[in-house]
Amino acid sequence: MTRNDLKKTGDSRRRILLVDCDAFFVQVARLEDPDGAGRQRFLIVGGSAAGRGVVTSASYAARRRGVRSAMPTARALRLCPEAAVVPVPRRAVARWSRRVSEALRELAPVVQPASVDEFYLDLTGTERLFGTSLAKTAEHIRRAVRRRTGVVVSIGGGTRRLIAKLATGAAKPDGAYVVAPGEEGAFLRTLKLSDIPGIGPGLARELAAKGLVTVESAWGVEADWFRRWFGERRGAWLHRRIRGVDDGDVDPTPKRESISSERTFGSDVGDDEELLRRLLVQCGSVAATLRSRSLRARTVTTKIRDYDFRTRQASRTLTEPVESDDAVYRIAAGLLADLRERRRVPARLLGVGLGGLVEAARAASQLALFPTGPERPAVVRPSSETETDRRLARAADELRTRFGQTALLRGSVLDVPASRRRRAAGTRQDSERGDRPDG
DNA sequence: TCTGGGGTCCTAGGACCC
DNA sequence: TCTGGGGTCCTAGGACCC
Repeated sequence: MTRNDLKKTGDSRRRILLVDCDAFFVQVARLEDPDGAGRQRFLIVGGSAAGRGVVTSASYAARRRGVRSAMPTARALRLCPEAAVVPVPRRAVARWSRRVSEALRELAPVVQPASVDEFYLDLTGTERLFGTSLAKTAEHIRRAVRRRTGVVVSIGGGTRRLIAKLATGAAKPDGAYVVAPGEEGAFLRTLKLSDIPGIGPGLARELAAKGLVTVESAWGVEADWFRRWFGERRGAWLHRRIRGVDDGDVDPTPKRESISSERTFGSDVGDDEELLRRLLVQCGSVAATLRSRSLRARTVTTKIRDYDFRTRQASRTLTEPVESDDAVYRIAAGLLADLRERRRVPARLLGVGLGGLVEAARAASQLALFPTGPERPAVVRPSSETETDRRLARAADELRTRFGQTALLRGSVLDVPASRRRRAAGTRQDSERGDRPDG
């Protein structure tokens, strides 16, 4: 039987581990600043936007005071006044995450990063290699990761990803827990329904309304009932989920589906030009990420959160994918104009997203099949991106890599001719050459 | 208490095509 | 000319996860 056959049948011989870094953002903050954050027992990571932040991660001591992630920092400080608050060390988190990932790749044949602090390992068929039980292997890997990187991880294990994931709950902190084949049911029945990933606050409330709070209480409910309550697909999914069944394989090369950037302002912004200035910066940022991964995007989304927390978004899909700051900004600005036209109130957040990602090389070869020549009408659509746009963007990337991020600051929106600004930048008509934000 | 930022996935309606 | 069904794509919104 091949590894693939085992995966398909959910065979009891499958050996899956989930490696989860304990309070990862707190660990990283401490590793990066041992004399500062490293000495704080009560440590909160988060609270980026002035006065509007939330907790991203809290030390275990702070958690014992009731501090939780996603909680407004102000409230967390009321619960735990002696806590130190440090900003989210994004770059360092990415760096330490890569270190853990690299260490794991030397320890296991198939590694899938599931988030910055979680990695699935498929050890199916490695019994002879490791010559021991999955629990012992997990403990071996835990120690090895700590020795090689200094990062403390917990590991859950089982015959499926979902079981391994749930087992990490029992493993934390700083431990390992493996659910033996055949023991899945007994293990699951010790849990609450809301412990199951995918059953969030909303679904948990719906289930509770039917008297279902624990896995035990839902265990005997037939699939038919779930389908009747929650619809064909969702009901069937829920029934499987409660039994710990997932259909996911450990995929070492998951495809990225989207790239986005969003910012909550220190205080609300009501001015259209100020919003455009901020949008320009964010477009530059997502487009640079896009190019650094050799991708192009077909769908651009602009997102706005109004002062009253109402969140709205608009998106547009192009026939040909784009990668330049200019193209992304032109489309995003047009979408922002649409959103602002519908409701012009102060905004607390602005975001840009890129979806429909395709490999740049593939997009280019597709394009080559339909060359823009005299045989093709020379219509420049608002969405279209020229080779010049792309060359300029890549040249700017090059300069930034060589001379630093601030080597090249974009011209501001104020360079845009006033006529164009009045049209709220980038609505569908104003795309003639020579009427560009810059060149 | 007053709500971050990076993502994934699902739904539902409408357009469009066969 | 009218009618129906299915598939796919696009868009907006929302739930959920870390």
